Amino acid sequence: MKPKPDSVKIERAYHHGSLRAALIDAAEDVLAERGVEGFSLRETARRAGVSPAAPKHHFADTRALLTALAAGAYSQLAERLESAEAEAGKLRAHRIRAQGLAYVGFALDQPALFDLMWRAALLDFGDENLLMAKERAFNALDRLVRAGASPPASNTDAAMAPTMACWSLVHGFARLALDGAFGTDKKSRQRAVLALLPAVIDLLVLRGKGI
Amino acid sequence: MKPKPDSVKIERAYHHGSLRAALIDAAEDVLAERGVEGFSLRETARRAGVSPAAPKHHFADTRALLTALAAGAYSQLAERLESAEAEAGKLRAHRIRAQGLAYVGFALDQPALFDLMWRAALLDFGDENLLMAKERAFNALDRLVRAGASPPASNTDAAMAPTMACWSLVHGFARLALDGAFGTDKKSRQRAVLALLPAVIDLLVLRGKGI
DNA sequence: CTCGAATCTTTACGGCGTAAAGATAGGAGC
DNA sequence: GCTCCTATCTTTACGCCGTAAAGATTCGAG
Repeated sequence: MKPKPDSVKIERAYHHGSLRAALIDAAEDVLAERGVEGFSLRETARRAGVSPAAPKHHFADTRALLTALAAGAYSQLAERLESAEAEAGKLRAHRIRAQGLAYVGFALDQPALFDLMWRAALLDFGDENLLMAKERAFNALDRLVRAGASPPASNTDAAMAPTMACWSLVHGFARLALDGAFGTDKKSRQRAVLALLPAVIDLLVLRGKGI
Repeated sequence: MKPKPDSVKIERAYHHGSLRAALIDAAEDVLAERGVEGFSLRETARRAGVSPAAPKHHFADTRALLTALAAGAYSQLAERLESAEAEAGKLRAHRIRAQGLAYVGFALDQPALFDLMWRAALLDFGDENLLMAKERAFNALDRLVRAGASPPASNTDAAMAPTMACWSLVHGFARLALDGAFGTDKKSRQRAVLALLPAVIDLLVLRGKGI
């Protein structure tokens, strides 16, 4: 038997060894349990087994830590959108519907993380990682909706209307679901989403339907 | 000259006289200046010229005060939706568009208040005033979209799809605008909304358009 | 006019984020 | 192998926060 590689420290020397990663893990737990409103850096440090001031060396402040979480969340979302599109058929409408379901699915699976992603007051959107991850998610949607059309001059360009319509629809639906439009427990939310969301998306996507 | 009616106390006796109203006013100011994240009951009391514990007799806790603000906000929103519909023409599509513009207009005019309205973690949705005001706003929209159709069995009923689609679309658009999709300053937001929102709404509302 | 009840102040407690200063350990250079 | 610099972590402390508890003041019903 070879000795186990000691790169994985079992427990707590004075120097933690991989505190940065441990803080991110703990922060995700705290966030999931208590929501954005109840998040606390001290509690996160407590769970990582270190003092309240220890995070300072890895994250300048709470905002920096939350920004790292949000960047990861945008990456997860981007992956879900990309793979949902890939797994759908060739029809554009089907692909768009699949992405929409994936978007709302992510929101329901990770409600606190989804909340965080849009709390500009708590995040540092000057952070490159965050910006890149967010753009990747946005591009996944835009590429599909405006299929091959030349990139618009700005994000207020009228050519962006279809993308903004799709994004707004699924984003609004997700937010309303999370904010209690279908009740507060996870079960009834999911039931309502399954029952309504496909029809809602088709109202926008299928030509000639309209509301 | 008659003496001024002394129902309006000029300044501070030990008993404030109308602290409840003063607190609501001050709270609206604090909320508008600092946003939901930066709101503080102590600061609100300070501005009302009263000690940190004084609000206790009028609002059990911060949540109760914010709940009162949110109820007022939902009432304002309902009024805007109702009058926007009334001022629009007879065509259903025009009326729906007018309501959508009014919805997003309210969000941009009162960003902090609009934020608050959806922060279930900070509000008491057991409060009757809040529930009623919210329902009034929702009904304004639903009555218009499902024009005269019988009320659905539940809010997950498939018949609710058109209402949820309209609501989701404008709600999502408003949220994305407030959360930085078109920049962070008020001006560029409003420009983007004017340029995009009518087209976005028509994509859903006008038959045969689709995205 | 009196006295209970409503309103407001004072004081206090524990939690938060984080700044500043001290303790400890890892590792580069000799 | 030893020294010492530096990164990492702890301790302590400060000023916020919400709000509980107890005391002061005023109002108004009887």
